[in-house]
Amino acid sequence: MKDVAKLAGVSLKTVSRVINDEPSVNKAMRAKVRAAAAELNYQPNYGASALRRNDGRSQQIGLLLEDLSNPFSSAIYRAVEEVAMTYGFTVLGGSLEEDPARERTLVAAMVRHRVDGFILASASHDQSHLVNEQEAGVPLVFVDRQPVGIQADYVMSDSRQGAYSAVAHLAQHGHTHIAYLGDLESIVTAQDRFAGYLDAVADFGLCFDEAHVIKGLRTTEAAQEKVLQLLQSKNAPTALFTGQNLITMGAVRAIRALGLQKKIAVVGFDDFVLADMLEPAVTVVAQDPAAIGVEAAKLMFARLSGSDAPYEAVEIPTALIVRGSGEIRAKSRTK
Amino acid sequence: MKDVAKLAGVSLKTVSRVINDEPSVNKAMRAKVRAAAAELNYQPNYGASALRRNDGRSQQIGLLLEDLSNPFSSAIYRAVEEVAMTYGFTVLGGSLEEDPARERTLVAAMVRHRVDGFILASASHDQSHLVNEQEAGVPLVFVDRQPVGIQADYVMSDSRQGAYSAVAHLAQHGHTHIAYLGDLESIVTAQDRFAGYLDAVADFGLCFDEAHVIKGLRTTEAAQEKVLQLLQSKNAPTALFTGQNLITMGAVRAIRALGLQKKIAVVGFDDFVLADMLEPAVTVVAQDPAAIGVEAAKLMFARLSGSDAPYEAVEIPTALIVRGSGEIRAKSRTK
DNA sequence: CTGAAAGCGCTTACAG
DNA sequence: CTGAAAGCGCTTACAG
Repeated sequence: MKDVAKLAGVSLKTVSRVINDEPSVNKAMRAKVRAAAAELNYQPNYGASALRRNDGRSQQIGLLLEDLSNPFSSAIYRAVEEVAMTYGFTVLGGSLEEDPARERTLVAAMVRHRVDGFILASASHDQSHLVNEQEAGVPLVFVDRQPVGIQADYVMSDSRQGAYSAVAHLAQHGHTHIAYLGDLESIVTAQDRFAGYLDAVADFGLCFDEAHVIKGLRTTEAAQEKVLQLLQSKNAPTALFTGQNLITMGAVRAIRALGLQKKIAVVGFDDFVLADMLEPAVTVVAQDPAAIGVEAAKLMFARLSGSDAPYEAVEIPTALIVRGSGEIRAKSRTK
Repeated sequence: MKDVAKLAGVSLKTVSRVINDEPSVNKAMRAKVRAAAAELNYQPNYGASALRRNDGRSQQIGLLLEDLSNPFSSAIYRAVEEVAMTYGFTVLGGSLEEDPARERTLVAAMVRHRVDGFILASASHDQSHLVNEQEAGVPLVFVDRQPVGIQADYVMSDSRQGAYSAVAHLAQHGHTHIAYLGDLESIVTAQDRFAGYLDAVADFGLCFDEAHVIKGLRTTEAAQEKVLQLLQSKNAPTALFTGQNLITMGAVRAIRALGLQKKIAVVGFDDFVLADMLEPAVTVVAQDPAAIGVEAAKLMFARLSGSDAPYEAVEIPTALIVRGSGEIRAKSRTK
């Protein structure tokens, strides 16, 4: 900036005014400064600017998701990125992997970078450690996770209702023994999906069997193994409700390995690529991760614009997509 | 920091020393400072620190990929993130979408944040606009794209060899009329894959037909439509080589729509989830995006540690994965 | 081993 | 409409 000022023959302050598009600058001067800046390939230093500015904005937001290589997370990332770009903000991304220690590390790193806000799918059981940031004026928007121990905006799918509709769909096709295969119990949405399962069990008078409830599944491989065991057990279920996309894929693999794809019904929570091309095609309760990302980003930028409206809880509806695997009727129980 | 100093009853400089783990600090003093920092929940401001430091490091790297919601890109992101974390760096991510204007915008934004280095799959035909950054000491590592108009480290799959092996595999199963379906010609790896296709055409004496060469495919939908037309045309090919994962999925959809899945052979470049669960399962030339990300990050941190070794060109080998769709033998040409 | 002064690149608050 | 001085939070370069 000093060099630009020297080249243009003006003061530092004038360069600053031109860079920040302040109106009160003579046209000729503005042109001179712009020319000098272009010639020197000058790019303002946001860090230095943020240091002195009253609002101290760094023009970055932190985005902490479960795992950026999972399509659900990356669709959210992409949506947030798009909105952020229209505001001239960049996105600092991180994968939490359901590890609270990792969350602390990443949050601390981003705080040191003075991000202007956090959008996060927290991996912690309790997010009260973020109260300090919030009180310091850094807005928090939770996605795919309800805040616990702290008040904040959040955006998520209606998990309980979605799970209910999945299990109801199976019940309507004659199934009474429907297994639940879900993620870690520590994840609030997993709890909600299980609650939806239980709602349907009660409403439709389904048989509840402890052995048909399997939780804590994190990977396709783990789900595959558990479903293999389950389907080979004595009182095997005739239908499965799977609580997220990796579990659904693992279940499909296990069913296929046993050659039961025409017998065991499956409805999965969360859609995935090529679900419609499998045989049978997989019936799912689809989420809309892009909508979750967009809504979260909108809330974030509203807060950054100074909104002090009451915290919002945005529920993004889910949609049952009928494709085949969920419409297999219950005949006789296997074995 | 001022508050920490006051609370601990020491000078600013001493707090700075403790925060930066400089050895020459009295143990008791260090403990006092740490206690004060913890009590005030102090987090150092990287921006301010970078401003004054000799090396001016911001502890951030910019990672610009094609599209973070594509599994190929997101696997690279994830790998880079892991390596960066071990160095205490955060990652500023962006999606370029093969749009050079968008690349300029994102690069400029990251330069304003003074990222310490760029890892990028450039969308520009020519990357000489990055020379300024490079000369200013910001290392550049290219992934999945060869640098043009600039010298730098780069890491990519061996596209030409991989494509060759895919087409050779089809030729060995009796095909002489093999179509090429590829991405934008402006992408260097797409050019390489087409070159590999031509190599195999020449080596195996295959029939080369302009009508069987389709370029510029960016989405599953576009590929699906073109393959539908191609397979219904008069001189339809008996086999397809598809240049990236979205194209392969589009081709599989088109073939399925026409009921030709037992007749038309397919080998795709780049693996994708569930490729093994389709019927027939899809034979692919798999890339290793995680390895690409790790190697790129290693090169980046070597440069950031001051390495001035000659620029490296790392080629990550591809692997042909035989699953079924590529082993369908040529019988008679369709129609 | 510890500290007081200066300065990184920028904006603020003020004067002209 | 333009500029000179001070200061954001930190580290440097030096003195003790």
